[in-house]
Amino acid sequence: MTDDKQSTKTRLLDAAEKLFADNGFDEVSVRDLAAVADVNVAAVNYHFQGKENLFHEVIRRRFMGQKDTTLASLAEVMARAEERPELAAIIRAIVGSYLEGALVQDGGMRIMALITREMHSNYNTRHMVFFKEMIAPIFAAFSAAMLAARPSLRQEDVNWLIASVVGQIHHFIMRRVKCDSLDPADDTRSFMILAFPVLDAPMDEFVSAVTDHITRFSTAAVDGMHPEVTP
Amino acid sequence: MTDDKQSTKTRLLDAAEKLFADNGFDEVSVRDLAAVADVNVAAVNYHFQGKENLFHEVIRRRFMGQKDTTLASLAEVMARAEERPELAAIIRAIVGSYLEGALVQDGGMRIMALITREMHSNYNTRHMVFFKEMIAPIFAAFSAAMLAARPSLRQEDVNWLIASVVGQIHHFIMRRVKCDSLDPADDTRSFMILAFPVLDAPMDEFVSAVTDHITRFSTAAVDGMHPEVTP
DNA sequence: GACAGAATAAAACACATGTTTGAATTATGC
DNA sequence: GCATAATTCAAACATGTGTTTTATTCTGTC
Repeated sequence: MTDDKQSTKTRLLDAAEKLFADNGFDEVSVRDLAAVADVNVAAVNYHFQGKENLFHEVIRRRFMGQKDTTLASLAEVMARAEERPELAAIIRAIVGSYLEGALVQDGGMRIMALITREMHSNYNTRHMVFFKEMIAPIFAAFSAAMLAARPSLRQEDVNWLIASVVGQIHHFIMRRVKCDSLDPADDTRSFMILAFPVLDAPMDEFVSAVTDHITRFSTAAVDGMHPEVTP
Repeated sequence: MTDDKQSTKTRLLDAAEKLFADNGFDEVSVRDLAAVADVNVAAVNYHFQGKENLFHEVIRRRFMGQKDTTLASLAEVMARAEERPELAAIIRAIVGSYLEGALVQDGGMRIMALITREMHSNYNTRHMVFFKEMIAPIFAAFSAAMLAARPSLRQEDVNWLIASVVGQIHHFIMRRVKCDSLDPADDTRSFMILAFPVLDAPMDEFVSAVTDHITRFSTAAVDGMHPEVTP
């Protein structure tokens, strides 16, 4: 099990990452994986112990680091705060670092979309690991941060607010990925871009535009729903 | 082709609706459908012309009506408006009538989630019909309504706002369906309900709570981002 | 009651799937 | 340089898929 670069194992992981992200778990066959990675079909079961395990490795490799950077980014905001952390900064930290997973490499956004889909799909509980290892910690940190920023909020309020923020993040990721996956000549794609030109912009522009919008939208919403009482 | 009640055809449609909604298109086999509907496997291809067509019929039967009620509900708000329609009423009409699709019958929410998933999944462009026949008209009406309510908004602003609203709707639907599909003893489910007790409430309570939250959240956001200039 | 056409049924078809096998090849340690 | 382990490979395996075929039963009409 020497982890040489470009070994069969890593080639398989790379191919799996791209294929799974583009097509989803069920839609990719072991033979597809083997063909793209240029390895034998048996390699999947030899190096990982089945297709499902390979999938989990793909996720672990890319997504767990993401969790850490998100938490770190949030922690930094909290540390820099004088008395009360700023609500907009908190939301921006969460949204931004989540979306920036899309920028780390080509296809990063597809990976984020893959996770989103797998979490949303209620077909199988088999990939539920993400939820516990990944979502729960971020949720807890996000929640604590918002309570610190707005002490008058009840926990229940915070949960509603977070849900609204997360829903927006997911939606914009899905839109982008869907748009990217369509043929440039497809008129559904044209329709989407006409309504949302930023879907066709370079990924970094998209990320910053979306981050900005969600932050401003959500901050305004919180301010409107729960006006801050200045002490 | 006599459309008797309880005919093979309708039994197949009913079984398909439930199975597809619970498990998704690819996860349901023709043999599953036949078994639940208590018909022969060949019936799927005899009455519909293949599994995919059956799926489309399921959607058409349930979702196209939904589109009409949503548009009607929005039209009513616009007609009742004195000078400018009220923003909150518009948002409530859209969100409410979309979510109320969950109440029309047992499993209605699952159908909504099914549509959401199929639209989100970029694996195949094969179910794209929904987008053109269903989403586009609602989007256009929603957009026009918001412009009427806030004439100072640019079309681009409206598109962003709508995306934020739709993202929230999808997210709450997904949460509820995911929660419902989990075993009552599952601790992920417990975790979700702890943070969001309404996920465990009766469906009508859930729908009204979510409708209320999204409406207030989004209205506050729009008001905060684009303060209305009183004439 | 006989007969066409629609509906159902059991079986088979053709193919794709994840996984396993067992031999051939390559790498490793001494 | 050789024995031993690790890896690769082609082939086969077992199973599940959507669909088609062919025969049989049901149904309505004259």
